[in-house]
Amino acid sequence: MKKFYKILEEKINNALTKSGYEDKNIVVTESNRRDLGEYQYNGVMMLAKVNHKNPLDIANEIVSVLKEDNFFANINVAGPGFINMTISNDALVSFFNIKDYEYPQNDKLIFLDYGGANVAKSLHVGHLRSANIGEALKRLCNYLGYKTISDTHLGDWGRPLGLVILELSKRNPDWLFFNNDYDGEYPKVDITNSLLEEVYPYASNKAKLDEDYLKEAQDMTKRLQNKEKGIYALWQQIMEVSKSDIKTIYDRLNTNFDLYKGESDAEDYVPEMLEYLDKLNIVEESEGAKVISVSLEDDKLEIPPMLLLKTDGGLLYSTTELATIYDRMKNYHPNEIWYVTDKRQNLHFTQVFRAAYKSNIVSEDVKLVFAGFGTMNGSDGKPFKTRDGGVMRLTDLLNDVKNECLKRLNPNILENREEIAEQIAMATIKYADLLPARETDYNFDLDKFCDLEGKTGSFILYSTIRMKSLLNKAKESNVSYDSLKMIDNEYDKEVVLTLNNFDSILEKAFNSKSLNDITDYLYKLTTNYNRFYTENRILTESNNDLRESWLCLTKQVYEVNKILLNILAIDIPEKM
RNA sequence: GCACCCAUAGCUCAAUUGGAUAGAGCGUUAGACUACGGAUCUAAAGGUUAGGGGUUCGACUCCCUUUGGGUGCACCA
Repeated sequence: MKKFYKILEEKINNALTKSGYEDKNIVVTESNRRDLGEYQYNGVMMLAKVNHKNPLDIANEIVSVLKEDNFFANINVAGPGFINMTISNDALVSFFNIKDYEYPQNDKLIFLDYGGANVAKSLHVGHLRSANIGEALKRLCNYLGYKTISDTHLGDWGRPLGLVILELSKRNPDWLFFNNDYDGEYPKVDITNSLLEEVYPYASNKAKLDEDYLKEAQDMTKRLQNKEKGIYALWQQIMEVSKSDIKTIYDRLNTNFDLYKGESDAEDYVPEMLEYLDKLNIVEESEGAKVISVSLEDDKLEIPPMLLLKTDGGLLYSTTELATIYDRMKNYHPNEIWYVTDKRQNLHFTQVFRAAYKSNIVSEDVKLVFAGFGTMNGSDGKPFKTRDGGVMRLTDLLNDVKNECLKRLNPNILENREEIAEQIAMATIKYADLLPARETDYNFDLDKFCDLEGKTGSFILYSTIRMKSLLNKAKESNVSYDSLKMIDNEYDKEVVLTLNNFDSILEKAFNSKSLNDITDYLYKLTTNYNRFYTENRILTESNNDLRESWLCLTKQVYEVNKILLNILAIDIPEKM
C-alpha cells in the first residue's frame, strides 16, 4: 500500500533530525488554508514549548532544509509557526503512477458482534444501524488486511421465547411437544414467521395484564432453559423458521455473518464459567444476588457491580454476555472483539468488559471495544413508529424506500426496473445511515433519503456509473490509458490530491470506527471528479497525452469508488 | 435523586481530537446546455458555535456555571 502522507511525514522527520529536533508523533494534514499550501505541519508550536525557543525560528530552520527538496513546489511559514507545503506536479505524477492500493494481510483476528436479531420477533428499524455499521466495519477490517469473524448473537433464549411457546401451547394443547409421556420423534408443525410475529406481541401484552399468565411464561422459560425434550424440540423448529426470515432481510442489506450463534450457545458455557469464577474468589453476595464488583480506584463515577446471578439463581443478560465472551476467547482466540450496538448499552458493556478483564477471561492484550451508535428517530425527532404507533418492521421500511426509488427511477429505463430500484434503495438507506457520525441520533426522512441530488446514495451511484460509461466508450475506440502523463489544470490537481487521502481516510475510519469518514470522502472525491468531468472534454481531447491522463484519472476514481462502496456493502447497478 | 451525552447557517448534519478565515447537503436567489449519461456544474446570501466566566500563543473542542433537550442507573433482554 502506497501512502502519500507517510512520504511527507518522513521528509518532515528528516528535516527535524537534521535541525536537532524530535517529534515522536509527526502529523501532516491537508491544509485548511489552501491559499498558503496544500498540506500543513503544526508540530512546531509544540517543539517550541519543549525547547523553549521561538516557534518561528524553529519553523524557518526546518523550512530551509525542506526547500532543498524539489518534491515541493513551495514551502512557507505562516502565523505563529504553521508550515505550509505545496507539492510539485512532477512529484504528484510519479507518486500517482505507483499503482499499489492493496493492504498486506496480517494475522490479527477481529471478532465483530453486530445485528442482534431476536428470534420470533421480526427485525425492526432499531436493527438497521447495527447491520449497516457492523457489516461496513467488517469489510473495512478485511480491506485493511485483518482477519474477521462476524456473529449476529441472536436473542434466542430469554423470556420472549418462553412467552411464544406458552401461547402456542394454549392454542395447540394437543401438540405432542407438550405431552410429557410422549417419547418419539416430533412431527414438523406448521409455524410461519407471520404467525410468530403475531403471537409474540399478543403474549407479551397478555403477560403484562395477567399475572398468572406471566408466571406460566416464567415457568415455560425455565422449562426451555432446562432443555425439556418436547419444549426444546419446538424451540428448534421456531428457530429454523425465524432464522431463515432473518437471513432474508440481512441478504437484502448485503449483510452476512460467519456465525449465527446466540444466547443459547453461550448458555452451554455458563456452568464451566461459574466454576472458573468461583475459584477466583471475586464473586460477592449483595442483596441476595451474586455480583462481581467492577469499580476501580480512579473512577470518576461509580460503576455499579455486574450482576451474575439472580436471587433465585437465574441467569441475567450480563451473565450470558460474559459467557459469550468466554466462548469466543476459548474457541476463536480473537485479538479484538468489537460490539456494534445501541449506545444506550454502554454501561452494560462497561460492566461486562471489566468483569471479563478482572476474571482474566480476557487477558489485557486483547481489546474489547464498544462501538455504540445513536438511534434512528422519525422525522419528528421522536422514536420511529408506524402510523398506528407500533414499532416499524425493517422490511416495511426497506419496501417504503424501494417504492419511493421506483417512483423516481429514470423512465427511460425499461428493463429490470424492480431490481434496479432495489439496488438504489439499499444504497440510499446505507449511505444515509452511515453519513451521520456513529454516535449521533438522526431523523429518518423518506424524501431526504431518496433525494436524487446532494449527499445521497443516488448521487454517488449515478456519478460512478457515468465514470464507467466513459471508460467503456474509450475502450470501444481503442484508446488506452495506462499512466498519468501530466497534471494540466486545477481540476486535475484537486482529483489527484483527493486520491492521495485514500489510505489515511481508511485508517482514520478504522481507528475511530467512523464510517462517516468514508461517506464524506466518497462524496468529496465524487464531486471533485464531477467538476473535473464538466470542465474537461475528455474523449474529444486532441492531445493524446492529456486525454490519456484524464482517462487514467477517471479510471482511478472509478476504482476507488468501487472499493469504498464495497466496504459500505453497497452494490453498483449496471444502469440507473 | 445521582450520573453521562448533546445544543453549530432557515432545516439536516460535519469539523483531521487544542490550530489559521467553523465547512457540506437541502432549501432560497442568480447563472451555465449542439448534452463523453444534466440524477450535472458555477456562484451568492445565510454564524456572537445555547448564555456567561475561565485556562493559553490559539477554544466548537478542555475546566466552572446557568438554561433547554436526550439517555442510563440491580435481579427484563
